[in-house]
Amino acid sequence: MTLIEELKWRGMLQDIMPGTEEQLNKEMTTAYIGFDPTADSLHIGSLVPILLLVHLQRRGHKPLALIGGATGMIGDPTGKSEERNMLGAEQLAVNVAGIKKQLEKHLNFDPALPNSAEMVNNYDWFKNILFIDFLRDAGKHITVNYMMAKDSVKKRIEGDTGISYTEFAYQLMQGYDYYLLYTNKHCKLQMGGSDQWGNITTGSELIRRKTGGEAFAFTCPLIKKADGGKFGKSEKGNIWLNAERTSPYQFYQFWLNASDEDAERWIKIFTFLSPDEINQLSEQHHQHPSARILQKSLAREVTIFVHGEEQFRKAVETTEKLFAQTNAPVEQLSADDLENMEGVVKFDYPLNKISGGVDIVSFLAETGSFSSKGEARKMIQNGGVSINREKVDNITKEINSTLLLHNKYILIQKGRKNYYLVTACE
RNA sequence: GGGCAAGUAGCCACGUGGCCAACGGCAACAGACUGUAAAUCUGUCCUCUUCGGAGUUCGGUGGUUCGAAUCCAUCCUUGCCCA
Repeated sequence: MTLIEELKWRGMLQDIMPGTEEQLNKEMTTAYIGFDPTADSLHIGSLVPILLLVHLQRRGHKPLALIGGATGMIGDPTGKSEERNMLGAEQLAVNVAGIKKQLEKHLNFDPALPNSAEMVNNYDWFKNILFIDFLRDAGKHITVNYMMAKDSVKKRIEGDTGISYTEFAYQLMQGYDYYLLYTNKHCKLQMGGSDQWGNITTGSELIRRKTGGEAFAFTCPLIKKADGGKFGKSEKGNIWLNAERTSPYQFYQFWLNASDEDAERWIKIFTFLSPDEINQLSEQHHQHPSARILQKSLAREVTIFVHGEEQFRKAVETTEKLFAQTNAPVEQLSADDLENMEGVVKFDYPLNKISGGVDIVSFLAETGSFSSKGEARKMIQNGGVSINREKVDNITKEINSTLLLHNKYILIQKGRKNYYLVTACE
């Protein structure tokens, strides 16, 4: 299977420029993807582009990660119905550093390799470029008509919010990136999400007009949930690759909770398992859907890829303790179990207040597991709160020392899947 | 610079003097059912609350009125047309 064939099988190929496959078969090709520094961490949406680069490097090509330090200051109009807020230079520097760190975990940057990965920041060249030079060097070669025909621009022009000149110019900047990488680094391929197709082709067009050379491109479909919802969100918001923002346990849980339909598609995209292995897993899954073999394999592979074996192991441990025997008496959990559960949100609470007895609503609000008494009350009335695995059905329930596990802990559940551990302290 | 429209909760969107914390939809959270799924049904969904209420909202500011998201003035933002 060639790289392109494999990507096609994995469902990672949306649009592809004619000749791309031939180029990849012909020689070691340098290829790039741009990353937007809108936050100091990448989230799982960016996992797909990272995986594309990893696939590429595994096949002996040279991956180039471009961080959009400059374009991030402008704002890509793609997919945005409104003008974006511009990021400050300081925030951008922080974000760029954070993203850099993450990419280094997944790509091999060892310069000894012929196809070592490289990272560039387009701020490095854009910061010095004169506006006049840019207009003469890039703007002259692309007509406004061409730029306006792009979907992302067309939508905004037809919509009722308009588009500023700044955002309109975005595609030209991205195109210019490609042109510079083409001439300076022999980069002949650009990849990205399918929403980037318009921006990418502008680059190829610019290269063709300026140099007569051929520069290729392909895109990957945007990941969606089968029910049409946004991919990469959970109760707690975005799923990030950074362990500080999303704990490995939560990360693992996200994948474990994938629907059957999603798991089947995602395991191809987000893991490096071979087609044979995946087909086999898929078959097993269909025989015993309740075993959730696909979800477990998916969660395992992705968690290891992002957080490593050790963190994966801990995530599974926690998961087993919390979910394996949901009906088991809570006393079965040892103090160690409770203490070491990775990813469960932990709070301290004064012991004397518990011994004195507190009403449940205040307790929930004061520990921080709920942001207000009203919210805690509503959730209890909805039947969504459990203490030590026992559903709270009485809003006036009192929390006192008889509830303490191992004389120290109280386990709060918000819904079924959100656990909080309260530790009584002096 | 002139003319005409529009700006409502995370998003979309009713409302056009009191019955408005504001119909409805989406998203989100929870419950039932399940497999820690999907689909379905139910509840919650501005903030706080002693669950009786209280407080802040409808681009900003001033005004009219007993009373304004709704009327007036002005400013800001956006779109369309003209110059």
